[in-house]
Amino acid sequence: MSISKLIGGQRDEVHGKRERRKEARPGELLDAALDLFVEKGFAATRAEEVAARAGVSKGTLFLYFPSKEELFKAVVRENISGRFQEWNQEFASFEGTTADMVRYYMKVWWERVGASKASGLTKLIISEARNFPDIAAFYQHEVIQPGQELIRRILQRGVERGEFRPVDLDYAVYCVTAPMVFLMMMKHSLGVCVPEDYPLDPERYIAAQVDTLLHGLIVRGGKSDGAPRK
Amino acid sequence: MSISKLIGGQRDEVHGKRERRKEARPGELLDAALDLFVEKGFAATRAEEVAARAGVSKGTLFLYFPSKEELFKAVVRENISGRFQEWNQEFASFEGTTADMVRYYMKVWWERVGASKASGLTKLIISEARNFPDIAAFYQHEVIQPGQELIRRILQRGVERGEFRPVDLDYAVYCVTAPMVFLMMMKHSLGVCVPEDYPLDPERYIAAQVDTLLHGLIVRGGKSDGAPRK
Amino acid sequence: MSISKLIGGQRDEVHGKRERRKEARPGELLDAALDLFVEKGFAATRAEEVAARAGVSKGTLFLYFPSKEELFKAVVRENISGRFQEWNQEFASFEGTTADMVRYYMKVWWERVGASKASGLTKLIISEARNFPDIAAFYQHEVIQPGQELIRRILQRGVERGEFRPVDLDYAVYCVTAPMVFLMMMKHSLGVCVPEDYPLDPERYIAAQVDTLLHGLIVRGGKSDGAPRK
Amino acid sequence: MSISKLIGGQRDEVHGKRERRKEARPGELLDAALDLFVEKGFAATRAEEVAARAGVSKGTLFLYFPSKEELFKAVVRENISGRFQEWNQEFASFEGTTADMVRYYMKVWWERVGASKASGLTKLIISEARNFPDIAAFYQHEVIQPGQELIRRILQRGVERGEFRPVDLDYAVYCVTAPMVFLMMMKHSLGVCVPEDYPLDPERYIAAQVDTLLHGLIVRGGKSDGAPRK
DNA sequence: GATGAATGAGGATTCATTCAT
DNA sequence: CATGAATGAATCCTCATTCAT
Repeated sequence: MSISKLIGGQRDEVHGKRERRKEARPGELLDAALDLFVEKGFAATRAEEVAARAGVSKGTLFLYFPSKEELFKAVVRENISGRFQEWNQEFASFEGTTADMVRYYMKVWWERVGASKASGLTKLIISEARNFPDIAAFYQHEVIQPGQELIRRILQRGVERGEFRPVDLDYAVYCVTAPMVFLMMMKHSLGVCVPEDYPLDPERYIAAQVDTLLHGLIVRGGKSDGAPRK
Repeated sequence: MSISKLIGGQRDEVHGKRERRKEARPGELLDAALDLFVEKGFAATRAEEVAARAGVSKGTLFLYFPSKEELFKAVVRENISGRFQEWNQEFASFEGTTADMVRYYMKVWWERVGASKASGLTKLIISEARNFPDIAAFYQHEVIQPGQELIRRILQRGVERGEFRPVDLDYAVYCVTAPMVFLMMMKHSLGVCVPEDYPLDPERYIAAQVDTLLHGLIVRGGKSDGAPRK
Repeated sequence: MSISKLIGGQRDEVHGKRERRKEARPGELLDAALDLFVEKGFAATRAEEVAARAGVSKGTLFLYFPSKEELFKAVVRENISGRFQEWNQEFASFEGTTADMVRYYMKVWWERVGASKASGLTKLIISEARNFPDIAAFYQHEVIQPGQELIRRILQRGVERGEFRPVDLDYAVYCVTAPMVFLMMMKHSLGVCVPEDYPLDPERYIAAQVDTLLHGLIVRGGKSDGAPRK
Repeated sequence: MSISKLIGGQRDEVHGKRERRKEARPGELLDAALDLFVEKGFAATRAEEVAARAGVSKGTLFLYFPSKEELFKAVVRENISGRFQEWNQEFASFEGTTADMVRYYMKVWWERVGASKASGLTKLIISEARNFPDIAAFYQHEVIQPGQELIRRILQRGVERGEFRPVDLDYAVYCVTAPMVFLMMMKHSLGVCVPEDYPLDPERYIAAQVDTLLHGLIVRGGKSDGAPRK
């Protein structure tokens, strides 16, 4: 007996192929739309193209989303990760040095967000912010601000524990976010167009950023276990 | 003497007012186009709107630019600064510490590029790169690569003179460019949409970035005059 | 005995509930379609809406009617009353004055046709005549002409019996039909949109029309029992 | 020198053919739209068809009217005649019998409204009232109510001067409007589809209606000059 | 039979581009 | 040269109709 049968359970007996497809449609369309919006922008993406990439006809798209604009909003809604709660909990129970914490979060962020399709969302929203101010504000509140707050708490922990120099916390936050945003933008923009001239290796990029960042933050002659490593 | 004469510069002595106006047309159109392309993207910007903002009729736009796409390309061409030659020369003759050099260039960059309309060009190209790969490649070669090379030489100078730690130069470059690009993107994107929630003060932002960067680069216990200041 | 049995009529003894429902479908669809066509016109009425109002799915509609156009034709066919034979018989055996006859027929017409849903059909056909010329011609032959002929015979009877003035019979007919058609149009058109400004009371309207009509037709100083009454 | 030059004045020297056409466009489009809306209804009329009938392309239509719906409203606005003021003035100064007045107004109405394209507007609005309730209400206020009031005043004059029987004035009004509306509906509906079976001659129709109406209204044995003539 | 998901032809509307004035 | 009226290809979206379940 196939694994899918075990996982799928009885549902197969009740719903036919069509119905199973129906449930999958919105997701397939949102995936296709995310790809294309990221690639070409909202205005330059044709509804029919989205449908085609999702393997359905033009009309089907409008069966699930009342307009192209609603599709766009749904793409954003669908892809904003609510991961912050989880990450905030990890933060509370983290026991190592704050430098390790920074390294850990950068790594995790890259694996879970930066390297995934989700990073395209940031590029999309930054590119289209002026055309969708409400979406931009929404994203700001739901994603960016929680993210910045988490980072701020991490840096504050470092400062309070004497691991990091006392810095202008409100702006030091950007020393973490700027590299991340830059990487996401490149990955979905120039990085695609001129890969040969711009051979940006994400892992090495992040390593370099974290290295400089931590060297810049850590108290000189401070606790040895917090020292930047190679 | 009229104000327009002062603004127009020396050309006035040779040509009459009407002719001057005529010659100014393409520039006014390019300005208007840059603004609108930055604001709404290429596809969402209407040709008529560009013409209207430049104070001419729709037809006139096509008198100077054969198509909207050519207008776009002209906007890019017009705005890529050839400042690198000048800056490269300054680099050769710079006599202070490399840290001062970094501070100096960041300041100059902000004043001449970041704070000016030119920063919109970067936002524009990053947003539209996938739709105009050749423009993206062009910009990469004409602007980004020269910029990165200049930064690379600066960092190399620091390392060679023993002021900076030996770092992965190819990627350390991004520790300078990422904050700059991030700032330009915010200035023209989220920063416009949610200014109250995102009160990013450029001067303070740059100060924080440079501070952390230099702390992260400078050799511990190195030459005292190169130490990061605040 | 259940209510549905009473409504359904005798057929129940033979067929089960489900089957009865099934046989009722076309009728429910035709009813819904008549309502909607009258309300919004043929083109502006969506097939799905008709199905929804009839309590079935879109697909079912096309199970019974091969196309929206055929549905339209069926609506007309279904609702043209074959009451003329009956009325013609009544005419032959009517014994009172012709004025009474006019009063009687107007009353009966209003009760059986004007006040019923059937009046919507006239509004519908007059509104859509140009888009469905064959339907219009069909209606003309099956409903209007028989109706006019009946009216003509009534008026002729009045003239022949010396009750009515000798009038241009071919056109006097319209003195009866025009008020009826007008009332039907108002009932389904402006009367619905501006009821407060257009408080047309059908009974009073008909009374006024018949009153003027008969005063206008009846021979002055004629048989007293034929005189218009209040 | 041509007459048109004398009439047109200097304008010809200033404006070219194109400009003159531009001024004519809206009118040409409204004419075409009225024809088609009357013929096929709002929903069934394609914007392109309207444009084609006006001799322009699809796009041009939208240069003058922002949407098909606005075109519809403009058609109504354009064609509601403000003739009532003029007619009301005539009413005040009319010196003959009220019967002559009825005859006169019916004649004038037919010549100026009924026989003209304007009659199509009534058919259009009655057909589309349910889809455009605000237009229907507008028409009711601007056209129908003023019309009814004028008619009411005429009938009242007849009653007050002892020419007409005392009748239910509010509803007697419909004895005048119903025949007019009926004629307009037929002219644009069944009358077009089945002309051979429905050879409605407007003049004769109106004559018959007026004849019966006046016979029905005029006081028996009243002033001889008010007696219905034929 | 009944359903409703899917289709795609058709129609409204936009806008880059042309060209007569 | 400058204009802006006109065009029609391109695109969004609707809805009658089909058909697998």
